[in-house]
Amino acid sequence: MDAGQIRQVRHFNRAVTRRIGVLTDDYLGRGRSLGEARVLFEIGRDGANVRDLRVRLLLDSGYLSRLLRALEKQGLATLRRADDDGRMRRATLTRKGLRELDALDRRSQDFAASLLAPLGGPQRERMIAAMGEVERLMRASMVTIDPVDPGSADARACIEAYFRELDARFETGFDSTRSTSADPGELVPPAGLFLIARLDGQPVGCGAMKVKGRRLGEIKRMWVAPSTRGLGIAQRLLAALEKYAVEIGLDKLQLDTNRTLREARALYARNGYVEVPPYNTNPYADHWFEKRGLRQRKSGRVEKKPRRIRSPANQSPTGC
Amino acid sequence: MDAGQIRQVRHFNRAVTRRIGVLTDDYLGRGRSLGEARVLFEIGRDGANVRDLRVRLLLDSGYLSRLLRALEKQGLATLRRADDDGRMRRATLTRKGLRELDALDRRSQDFAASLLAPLGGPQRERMIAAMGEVERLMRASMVTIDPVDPGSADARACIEAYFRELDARFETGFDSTRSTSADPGELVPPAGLFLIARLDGQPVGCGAMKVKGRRLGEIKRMWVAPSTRGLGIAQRLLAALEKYAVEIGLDKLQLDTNRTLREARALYARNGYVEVPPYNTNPYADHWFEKRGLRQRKSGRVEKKPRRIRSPANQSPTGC
DNA sequence: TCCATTGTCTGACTATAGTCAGACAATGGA
DNA sequence: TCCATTGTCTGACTATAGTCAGACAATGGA
Repeated sequence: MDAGQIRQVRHFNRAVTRRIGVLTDDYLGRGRSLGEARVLFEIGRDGANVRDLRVRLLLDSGYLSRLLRALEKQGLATLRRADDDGRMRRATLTRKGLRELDALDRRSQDFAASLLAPLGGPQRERMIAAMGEVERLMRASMVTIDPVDPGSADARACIEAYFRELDARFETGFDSTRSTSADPGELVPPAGLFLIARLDGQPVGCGAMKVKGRRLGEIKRMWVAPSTRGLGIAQRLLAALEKYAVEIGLDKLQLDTNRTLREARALYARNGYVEVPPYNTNPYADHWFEKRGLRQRKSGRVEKKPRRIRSPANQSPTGC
Repeated sequence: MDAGQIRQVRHFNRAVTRRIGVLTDDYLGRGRSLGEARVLFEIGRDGANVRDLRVRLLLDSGYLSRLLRALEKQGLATLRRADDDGRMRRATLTRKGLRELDALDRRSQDFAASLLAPLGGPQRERMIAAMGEVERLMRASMVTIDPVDPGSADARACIEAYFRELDARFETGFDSTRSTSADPGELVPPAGLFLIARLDGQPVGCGAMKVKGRRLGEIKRMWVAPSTRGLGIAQRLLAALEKYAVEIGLDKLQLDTNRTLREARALYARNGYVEVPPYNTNPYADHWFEKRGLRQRKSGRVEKKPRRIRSPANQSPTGC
């Protein structure tokens, strides 16, 4: 990443926070503190348990309690015991509270509209497209990749989703018991590695590697949730697996894949995997790949720590 | 603008403020209040007059005075009388203050880098491009268009820049005294109209119309500053002139232009102006255009008030 | 039945970000 | 020389957003 890119991001941050800061201050503020507005929004049309409000808004329980009391005093919300657990309290908006929520919603919509209104049709469409892109990529940059126990709930959820998808996509369907094995025990160091990708705490992808010899490993279980494809998550999973393989001294990685998984084949080809003759009898495999000389090459792409770049530029601190 | 577009903008606002909010809170906060950090940034490497700080940061003079005192007490800034005006005070950063500014700068840069770091090369480039696009279009949406006295300083600055540009672009150069007239007096209602486009208070474009008959007007002085081209400003100026023309009962608009001004010709063609035989002897004109039936057509594009769209969606108030 | 845990609330704080009136000094034309 | 204006500062406030310890009630296994 170069200094010009960093500069663009800082400019963007500044421009956007300036413009959107107006929203928080002027639009939503109107006579109500931001804290109260946030709680009102979060209670929403269906009501919410106080506990959930606390978690979602990351508020101190004492502070939240007082904000709720303030809403109650203004006749915007009511609190009663939750039906299922007497310790919990459930907040619901009164009719007046709902009207207030409508008003907030409208102001927020007006603000969004005011950003688009001065633009012409073509500019407006470009704006929408660019905003969508930034949003998607910001989400992508929030995806974390970590090794987990393949027996954990998150890992099992990914594997099940993976199998379900294979079953749907393979012409013959998919039965995991007929496929080549990869028991959870095989995917824990030193026998292997299981990585999970998460977004906002939710699992959105996985990838595993199984050690098959002193220098040889096999890539398994590469899967990314449909909702988060196109964000480069599979690429990051693969890079992380390769990095680990190099660390434990492997030199060659192999994998098999089904003809219906085109994206996967493209990913492997892009990363220097070459097609080889079948090395197993997996009935679901149509293509076999391997990548040699892992330790020689500066493996494809490794995640780096952000580099610090000094610049004499003087930047405003609000969103720089 | 449709409901889907509004929804995209709101999603964007929420996603971006969440992510960038982290910056303001965590990155820049570190042991110093946001207010102090902002003042430190704004004083900058060259120092600044207190008065300018007040204007640029929109701070109450009492509040700013206290913030400066706090910085002084921490040994980060010094204050002394301004050389040129004994009422004003000039703030400069001490060596320690400069080090602090470096640290803030670095944190801000790290934050920008942390947004890009998890992305792969292609994603990173797409992010930069999309951010640039959003920023440009947000700037575009902040451009205001207002009628002004063509004799005002801003108007004169635009006209001079316009003449300078014509002089540079025309093969023969440009001498305003040889061109067809448009004295300031002719561009004030009811004889005409002079519009100015401004961004952050700075003039960035102009456009004028001269009434030539009961039903006929002529477009003059269409110019947009090079730094803000491609934002649809000329389109908006033209639409605003046409709207005014319709309001005062004109039915036909004419204009002439030089062959070197290709963008202008494209703009007019796009807006329904058709080329006609010369209607004057302006030595700098190579093309003559007119648009008839202004009052019949729902003139090209008119700026509308944002429409309110109700939706049951429940949205978080922080950047929605 | 006991008791650790969970969820909520209250009281007592603090820091930040401001607002407003009025004092005071310097300035720059009339 | 006068005096309105400009720029800064001080004192006296306020609202918001929070933190933290401890009280209390309900829950759900051991």
